[in-house]
Amino acid sequence: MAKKYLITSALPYINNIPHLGNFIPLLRSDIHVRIKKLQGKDVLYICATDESGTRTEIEAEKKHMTEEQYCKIMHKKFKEILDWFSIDLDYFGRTSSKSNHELTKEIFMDLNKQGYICEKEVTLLYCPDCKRYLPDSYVEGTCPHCKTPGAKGDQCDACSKFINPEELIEPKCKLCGQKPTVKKDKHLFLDLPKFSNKLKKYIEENKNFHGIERNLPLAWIKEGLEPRCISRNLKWGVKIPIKGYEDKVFYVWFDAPIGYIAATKDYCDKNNLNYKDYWQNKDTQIIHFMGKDNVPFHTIIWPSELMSNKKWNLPSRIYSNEFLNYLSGKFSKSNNRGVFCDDVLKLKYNSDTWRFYLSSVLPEGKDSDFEWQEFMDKINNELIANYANFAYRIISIAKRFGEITPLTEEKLNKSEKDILKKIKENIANYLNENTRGNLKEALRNALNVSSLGNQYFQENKPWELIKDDNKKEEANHVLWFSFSILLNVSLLLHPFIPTKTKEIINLIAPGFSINNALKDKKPSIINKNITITEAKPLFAKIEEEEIKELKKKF
RNA sequence: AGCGAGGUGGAGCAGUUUGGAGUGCUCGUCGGGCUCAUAACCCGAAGGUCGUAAGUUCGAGUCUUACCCUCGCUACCA
Repeated sequence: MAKKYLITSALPYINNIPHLGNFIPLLRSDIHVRIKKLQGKDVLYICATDESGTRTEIEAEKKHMTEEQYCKIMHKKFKEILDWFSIDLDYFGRTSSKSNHELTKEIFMDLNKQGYICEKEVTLLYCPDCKRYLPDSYVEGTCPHCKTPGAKGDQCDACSKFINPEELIEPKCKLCGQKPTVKKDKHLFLDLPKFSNKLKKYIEENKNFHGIERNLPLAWIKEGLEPRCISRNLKWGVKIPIKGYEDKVFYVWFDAPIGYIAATKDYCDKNNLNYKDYWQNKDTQIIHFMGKDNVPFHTIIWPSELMSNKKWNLPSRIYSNEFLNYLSGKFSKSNNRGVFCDDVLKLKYNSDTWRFYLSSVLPEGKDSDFEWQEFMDKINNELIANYANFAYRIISIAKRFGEITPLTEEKLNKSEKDILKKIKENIANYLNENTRGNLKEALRNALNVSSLGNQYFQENKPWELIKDDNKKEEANHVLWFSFSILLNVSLLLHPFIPTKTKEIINLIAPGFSINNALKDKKPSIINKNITITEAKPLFAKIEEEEIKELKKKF
């Protein structure tokens, strides 16, 4: 059976409209999937909204809705955003789905049967007024160390010391301001120490785990894992299917990654496929994209859950990204700081523009910053000047020239053969960088090809050739080869800016199949007549004035 | 505080796995060319004691140690 790939992007939390930083794993995974499709690989691309948790109950209550109603509305908003950005998911599921509830219970029961679940008594804060158990971050009070008021239940912002919420002076419920009481309750724990050896072996033996994805879990294991609490005193979520836990649900992070399997199952059920071909067939590779904050969950807790039963495939590769910050600080909805995905939909720039800019500043090796000036520079000086201008100058001349007839590879002269050779090298590097998770470099390789195109165009001066009736044939040759270069750049850029490149490919090579185009890792040449009747710029340049406005607005 | 990641011309990044002359890329700057194209394109040049200090080595951006700075995690935010 041919190798399959199941690719996921970290499940966005239903309560937070993603900002551009949260959007990075979605963009990277989408590009990665599209590049794999160019290679003709069998890929399934899955994501879902993560809908459990205390915040969902609180947000729904604030809006006077049931959790179900609230999540449905929010899920639709997320879907609109993903569609707008051309995030080409095969399926966008929900962790509140029936399939996720069933699979979560199934995996839990397997873990429990094998003795991987233990029970412990824990001390919790309870707000009698809200009738709700309070997570640490929902409790506020005076820091016992530095006496600063307004310290949260987990850490004091002023002295940055950790706080045991019971030690807070004058603790208050963040929701109603009343004083919470201390309660003891029994909870379930995933007995992580029992997985230490298996996890260590799994990570050490998997050569695809690099950097943080390897060192962080190995460091945690070396220090000694602790059991992780997986139950919560909430109503909304996956019910715990054992006696004595009827009033509790699973911790979001227990059922969230199972959402990857559930979404796969929902997709497969609708398309006459079997989800086990993805999750239990050893020929399938599971690949997860996420932000760096998510790495402990995906390298320790999630594989442990899957080790409940030998049948599940473990993640074979993890691509984590650093953070994209806003003007050297954090994005923050509550402080109204930064650009959020729903803002982007209201601005005048199309999704390709945003995708290109974000692709060119992907935080792959270290944190990077969103900067408006840089947004303008990258779009004007790289996307437009390099690629869009190349396309526009050929199209403009071709329109004046008339019908272009294709030639065959034997007609190529030495410099043209050299260009094809260089394109081939760029394709090889592009694919290699994609596999290594360096999409910013892959983009660079794509743009190298349009630089080759601009050079070729400059040297061969088709604008002179078309004026000379004796040089019609030569003009045809140069234009045809220029278009062939343009086809190759457009293919390589397609995963990054899918909309505009598709238009160009349809214009210059109608019927050309984008999927599989790089299967042989070879450049493509155009083999049909090309007639251009209209020429217009691909993107509008961004003006200084616009940037000034945006800087004021955000 | 502990653990993890990062610090490389004016800006942004590769390069560190396996040590071999500061090597490379994009943007910006400066000089020249071109006039098909959205002041776009092409050619050339300048610009760096690789966070700091010490060490190993014939040789360190790369290995070791200490320190400084940025970010993440530290187990009930998700």
